[in-house]
Amino acid sequence: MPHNEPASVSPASREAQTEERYDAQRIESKWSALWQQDSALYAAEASSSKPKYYVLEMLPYPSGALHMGHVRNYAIGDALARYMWMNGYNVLHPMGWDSFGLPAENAAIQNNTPPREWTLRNVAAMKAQMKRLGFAYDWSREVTTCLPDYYRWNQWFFIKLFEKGVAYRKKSRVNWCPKCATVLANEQVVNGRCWRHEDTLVEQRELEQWFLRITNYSDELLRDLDRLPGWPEKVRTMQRNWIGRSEGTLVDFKLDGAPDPATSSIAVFTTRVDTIFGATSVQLAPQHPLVARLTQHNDLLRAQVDQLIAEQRKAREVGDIGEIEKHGVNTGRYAVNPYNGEKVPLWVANYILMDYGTGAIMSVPAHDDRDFEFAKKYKLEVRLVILPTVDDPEETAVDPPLPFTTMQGTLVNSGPFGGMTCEAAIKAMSEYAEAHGFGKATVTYRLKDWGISRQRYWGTPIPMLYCEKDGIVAVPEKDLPVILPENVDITLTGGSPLSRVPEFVNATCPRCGGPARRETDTMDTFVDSSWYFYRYTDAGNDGAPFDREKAGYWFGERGIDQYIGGIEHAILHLIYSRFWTKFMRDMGLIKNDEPVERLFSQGMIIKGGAKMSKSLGNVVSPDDMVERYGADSARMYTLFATSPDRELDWLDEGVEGIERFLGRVYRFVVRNSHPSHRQWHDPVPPILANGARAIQRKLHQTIKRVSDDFQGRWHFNTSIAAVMELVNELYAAEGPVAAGSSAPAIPVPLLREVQRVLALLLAPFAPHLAHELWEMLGEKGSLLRAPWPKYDPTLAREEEIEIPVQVNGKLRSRVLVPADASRENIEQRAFADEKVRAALVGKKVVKVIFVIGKLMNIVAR
RNA sequence: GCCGGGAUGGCGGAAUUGGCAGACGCGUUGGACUUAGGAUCCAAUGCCCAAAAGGCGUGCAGGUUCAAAUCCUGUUCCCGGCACCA
Repeated sequence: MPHNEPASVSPASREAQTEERYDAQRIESKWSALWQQDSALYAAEASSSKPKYYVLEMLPYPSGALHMGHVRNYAIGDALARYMWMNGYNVLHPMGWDSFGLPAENAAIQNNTPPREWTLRNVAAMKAQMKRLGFAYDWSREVTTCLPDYYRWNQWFFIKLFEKGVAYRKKSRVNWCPKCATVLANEQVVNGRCWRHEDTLVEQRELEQWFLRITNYSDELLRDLDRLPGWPEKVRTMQRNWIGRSEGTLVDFKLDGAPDPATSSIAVFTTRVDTIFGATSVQLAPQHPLVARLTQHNDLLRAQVDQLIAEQRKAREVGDIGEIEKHGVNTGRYAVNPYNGEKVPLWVANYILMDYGTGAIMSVPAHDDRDFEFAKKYKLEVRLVILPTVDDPEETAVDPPLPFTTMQGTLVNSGPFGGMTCEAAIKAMSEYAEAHGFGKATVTYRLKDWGISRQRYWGTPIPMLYCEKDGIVAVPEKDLPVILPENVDITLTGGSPLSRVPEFVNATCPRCGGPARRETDTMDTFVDSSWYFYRYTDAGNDGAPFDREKAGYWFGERGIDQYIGGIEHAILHLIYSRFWTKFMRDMGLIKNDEPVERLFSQGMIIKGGAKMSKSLGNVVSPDDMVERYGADSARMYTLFATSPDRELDWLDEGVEGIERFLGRVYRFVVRNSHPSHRQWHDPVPPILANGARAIQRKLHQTIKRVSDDFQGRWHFNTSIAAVMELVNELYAAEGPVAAGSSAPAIPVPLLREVQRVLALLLAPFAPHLAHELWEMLGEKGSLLRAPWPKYDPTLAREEEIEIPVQVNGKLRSRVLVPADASRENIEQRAFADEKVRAALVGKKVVKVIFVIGKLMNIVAR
């Protein structure tokens, strides 16, 4: 085993005496200060011949302090932004604050600090943290959503939405979180619980609220998911599920014996109208309006239905609605199947949901699992109407196991439709229903309109007025913004805090000049984040939300080039944003159909196998990490520990490892960047001694590996590993130098190139240190705009390669050959190899597999 | 139940197209330097075997192939999403 002899004067001792240690704090505060002075450094260029690149990280809520998840998110975006700058792009890399919302109100109540003050203080603190971490944001475009210069445009948009009929007011059953004391959108309810309060069940309340008709775009939102190959499949699937498109048929059953034919219709939605001749009952949701009528004079039935409602609620509490036992009540009435005039019993059941389809179903026990279970329990008739088509005649048809639910079959006992395949029957029967006026083919969605009214203070006031004479009237554009008043008592509960501010509530109707009452609800904060990234393109504009040309330049045809954020917004923020973009496109404000071309969801950070939480005491604070190891190390560790899309299990020792590595780089440059070297501008000599050639080769291989990771998979863990390998090789080459030899082991021109490239390759990951190295090397000009190094395939090429030799697939030996060695040459050497010969004793070579440049495998028996 | 993702040393992970399993880092062990070392530098480190030779080894069981972490079939477990969706 070859190894280096211990040197008489080792690098170790020399370093201890003459070299400074890597002092991240000193280096980072120096560069931080310089960057603060040069605010234009990271600014996107107003006009440019360069290609544009818009890279964006999801803006944070100003909770008071960054957490490690933020650092990881921003470290990814910052690395990419810096890489793109160095590759000659005009980069837009902005940051802002999603600063309306409940926590500010809760904190205000707890600490007796007004929400605005609390929020802006947090913004300042977190901005300082971001600067300390060295993220390269264009702060001239900062957006703070709770300030009137931003939220006035929420109001402006709301009026546009209202004018187009996309914003509307209706009374309906809505989700109410008692802890938030406000209404929630469907998207903010998870398993029947509040998204912010996992322990709190959402209640249903009948309220009049403002909604946005996101369902206008249901189909487009679904269809365009196929045009987003740059999005994670997971997110697209989640949105598809959420939109929940379902093709089926509406069929009207008549209530038998109803006095008034107009109100006797029971609309049923089914995806399997082909099975309708097998319907042996109709089931209503307990909240169905018809149930209310039927129970009006029937206290017993009313009590039974109430029981069903209670069971549904219970199931939601458990959070596993699929496990609840099915219960039903026979109303004693009948519904008439319009296809055959048959009377079937009308039931109310606890497994029918009022908020999907029509809240009523036809029950076909023979061909639906749930209906089958229900029918067995209540001894309802099971009638087979589909005969399965099975390839194997043994298994066919005679006695299929019920329920039989697939589409592979033909209809029986189905009147004129008998003999049709399921697929054909669905089409024919839908057309038949339409022709006879009792139904039609239809599409239902799970997606519901977006309820945006919030009965809270800290949000955008909805710019609407209620006039006794003129009804609902929008605030005229010239009167915007409707300013959110300060000094509002938010500690009282019950209703919107703004409703207790007479100066706010009392207004004048712009139409008739008479008295009007102002809307006192505020907007869901997801309105703020639905379009904020357009505002970055023109943040100072006070005549419009943004200039069309500027937004057009940065969004182009396809939107933000790269958006990076957590998976928790897969549905909420990202579906609202898509909706908003489509609305703005229809208004003619923008040309792009989608806001984001490429989306990246970074993985969560955990520690000790669990999500970081105060109660577990495993929270890692960015401030703490920066103080102990420096910003560069903390950032770089989040990129090195694993690939960005995976879950990251935090390990403090891992950060130490990065700090150690950065120290190695720093010390290498300190002792090898003698000012006298700077006069060397010679090109690297074409022919290098063995050791130097090895370093040159490694250098170019490293450039390739780092560049490839940026271009492709974003596996920065392997990019950083590649740079580490290079540095390890430099240290190995240095070893003998220290032993007193005066000639440098690495020729100065190559040494200078290596050091320059090190600074360039580290710039996206450890910007402070990279800038320090750049300066130490006497380089002029900003590292940020220095061109990314090019790799030369000729220089990266190996002159000699080791070919593994297998016998019957098992590695037996390796032969070292010139890279261009012929197959014959390699085979000759391989068969001469002792180990190979030993493995071939008593065997006959059948054939030799030869993979150029990779390996050879001798097949022998 | 349905739809995703995953399982590789003591740990985080690497292996980009089927071609040397374990790069890089952590940890551990040994050494150098030292008044000292929790600094730094060097080396070793998948498992079995005293060592060599050899064997075994990518959740599990099979299969395809000269060759499988990678492809196929079946299966277990873990994580995430959706869920009486008619």
